[in-house]
Amino acid sequence: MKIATWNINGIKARIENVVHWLEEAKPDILCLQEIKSVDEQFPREPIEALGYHVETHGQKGFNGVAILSRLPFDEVTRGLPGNDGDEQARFMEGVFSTTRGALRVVSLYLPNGNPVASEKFTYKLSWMERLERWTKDRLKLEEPLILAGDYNVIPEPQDAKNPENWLDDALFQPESRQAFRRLSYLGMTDALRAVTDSPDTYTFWDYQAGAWQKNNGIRIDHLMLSPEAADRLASASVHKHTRAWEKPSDHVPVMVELLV
DNA sequence: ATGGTGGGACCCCCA
Repeated sequence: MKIATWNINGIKARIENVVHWLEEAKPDILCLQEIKSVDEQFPREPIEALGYHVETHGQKGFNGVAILSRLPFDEVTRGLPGNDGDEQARFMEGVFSTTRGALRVVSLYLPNGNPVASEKFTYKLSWMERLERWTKDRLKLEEPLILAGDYNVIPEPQDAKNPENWLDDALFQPESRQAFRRLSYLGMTDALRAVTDSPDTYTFWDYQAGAWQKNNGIRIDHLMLSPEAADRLASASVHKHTRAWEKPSDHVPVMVELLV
């Protein structure tokens, strides 16, 4: 069972790349972030033609997440609980049936939070608190659960080519890193970090200042696994080559394989 | 280097 996450920075601009990568990597489930589309305008036909079910949680212009799956959805839930006034589309959960029981997969797009001295950063931290509460509750089910997405958090200095350049950035604030670490304390496993101690596992390279050419990247796209999912983890990989494609996203796919 | 690049909506915002 192959499960992947990819921030595509606009589905309409990226549909050809997404179709190409689905054909190449053949994930069973792909979580997308920053679809930047309302549900009605998401180009589902070319994806359904490849045999995928498509569920979206979009909004106009910004944000938006989706889950593409070869397995049919048993349930879909949209939105992260804990703030009824939050209208940003950043979280959805799909539930699937496998031969070994239920599998829960979340596609999440965590707030960027910059600049640090603004309400955007407090929104980021409160969103992370809500995520922690939601995760704590779901872990009681003792099921395989995968929280996949763009966390907008650089967990450790080794997750950036130039960590000193990120000291004033919301992605590398102590509070952001602590909140990410708290997911580990709950029992969630950072899948990519669990299978490699390589420092060069970046998942994002800025469009600006030749970041890709200099390999000036950061690791901010993560798959966090519940104990029941981590027990079945076989491999994790970063599909870095897609960053060199025509019209690339600034993020690349990250994929795990579970023995299910 | 107060720029640089890119997507999407609209005459500016977000990353």
